[in-house]
Amino acid sequence: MRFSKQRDLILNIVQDTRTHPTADYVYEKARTQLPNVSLGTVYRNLGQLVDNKLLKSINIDGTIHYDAFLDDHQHFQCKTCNRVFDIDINTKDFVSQVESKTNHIIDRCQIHLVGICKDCQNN
Amino acid sequence: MRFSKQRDLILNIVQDTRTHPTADYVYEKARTQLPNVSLGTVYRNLGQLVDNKLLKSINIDGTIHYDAFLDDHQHFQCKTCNRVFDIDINTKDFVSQVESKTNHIIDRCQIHLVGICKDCQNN
DNA sequence: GTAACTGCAAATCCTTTGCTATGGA
DNA sequence: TCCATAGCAAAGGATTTGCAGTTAC
Repeated sequence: MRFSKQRDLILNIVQDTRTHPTADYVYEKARTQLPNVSLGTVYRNLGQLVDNKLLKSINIDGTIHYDAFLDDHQHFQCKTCNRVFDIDINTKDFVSQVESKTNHIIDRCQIHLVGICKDCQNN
Repeated sequence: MRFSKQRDLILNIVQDTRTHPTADYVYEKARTQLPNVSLGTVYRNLGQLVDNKLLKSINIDGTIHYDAFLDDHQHFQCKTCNRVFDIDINTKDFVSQVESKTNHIIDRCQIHLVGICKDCQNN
């Protein structure tokens, strides 16, 4: 991967955004600093950054969101405020349980929890 | 919901297809029996059937798949043959563990496992 | 110099919607 | 009769792609 200021900016934006931004969000943010950047470039670079394991992508309601937090973790989405929270919970036991029960080899475990967040319960 | 032969056929197709069909798959299958059925009708009916809890929908790589197996269960996708297997595993303990750790209320838990299935390991 | 990258626009894929006509209760 | 539903076609949103020009190495 060759350096480009566009890719550098895009990576920084995702790293600075804790709310799991979409390509479109990144595009709007990038435009404030690099007005001529194109949406195609944003998509291409996000894809490359995922391929090179500098970012992760998650699918929320059919739209791809990006995440710079690379440690193994899961997501909780609040159906009231729509925010997506990181859930730091160990899935190893769960995964090995499924592996021995099914005889499939599992190398990725994505858990998507939906409910009402702590904050929204109080409002 | 009023009866229609289109909806009846669409529901039957999903119930008879264990491989988590997409709208397009259902459409092609439906056309063999009802050549004039339209893709819009298929989408509308699948949506209604989900709303009325006669079907479930799952998102796999950004595309919606339908599932007539309504009991609580999870999915395993083989990255070699791309088939999606049902995984019958209890998530209650896992969910309550997350609830007490985070104080969020969880009412849906979707787990998507990816790996190599039993069959593909032998080939 | 050259291959990777850009911006732009058009294309593509999946899904939804507006419309008028039809058909089930 | 009346309203849900159908078929058709056009619109929609998200993402990808083709191309000609530009830039990092």
